[in-house]
Amino acid sequence: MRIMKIVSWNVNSIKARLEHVKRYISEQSPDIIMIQELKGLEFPTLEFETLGYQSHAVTQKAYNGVAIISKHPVNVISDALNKDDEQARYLEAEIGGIRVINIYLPNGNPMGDKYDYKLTWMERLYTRLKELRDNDIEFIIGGDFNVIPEDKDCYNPKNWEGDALFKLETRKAFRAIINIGLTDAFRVFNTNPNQYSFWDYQAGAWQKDNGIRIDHFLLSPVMSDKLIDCKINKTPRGWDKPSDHTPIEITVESLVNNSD
DNA sequence: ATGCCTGTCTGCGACAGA
Repeated sequence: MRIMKIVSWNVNSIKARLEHVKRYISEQSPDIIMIQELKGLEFPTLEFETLGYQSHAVTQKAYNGVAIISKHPVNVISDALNKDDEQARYLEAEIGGIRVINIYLPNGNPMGDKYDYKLTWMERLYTRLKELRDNDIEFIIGGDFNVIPEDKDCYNPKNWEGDALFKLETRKAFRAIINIGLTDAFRVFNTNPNQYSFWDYQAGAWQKDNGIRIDHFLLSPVMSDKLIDCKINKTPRGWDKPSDHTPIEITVESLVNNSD
């Protein structure tokens, strides 16, 4: 049975973090990396081709952007939740018989138009994932969800009251998605509080371990049966000039047994 | 109470991030 290592990482600019991603690939050799916040129109496809990876990117100028970098052939299914969506935040593909979805869910701060956009985006995501479930399409969705699911996923819940990442309405929308039958892969293996994937650049948040868990992998039922491990890899957050996020990694058995 | 830090843009500070 073939084992796949799949990673999600918000790199906060692929231009600024290219060497970090290349170092991560050479050290970890994952099958698939889903990255978020590319922050530019250009994507360095050739840099990853040299390392034996093909990549598919959805980009826009200065903001957002998601990409899938893969050792295995990628069949792109969709590059947006809505075909008229101007923000580059969604990429759905099929790789080795698995539907793989990479998202950069809107931050939603401050309250107002930005938060309304976040909630609408979450409703659209719910609709899409429900559609996949109704059609028995097994999938793995990973990315920067910009959602702190529970109190134990942040350093001090009081500090996050009223924030778009933690508001009750946000968490309810996240639970509605989970409740179509998905598994939060990280929590299968680690139920401890204070396990984070993001630490702010400011006020020594990393040094104080003042973080939040907002990068997630959610798995459909059959894929959760195939789940072998899920870890947050804190090492890249400690590198020089790091992203403020660190990679979350899952290991799954593939649905198909082939040599791709 | 506020800013703290980092990145992009055609900039010479604003905006976004979370």
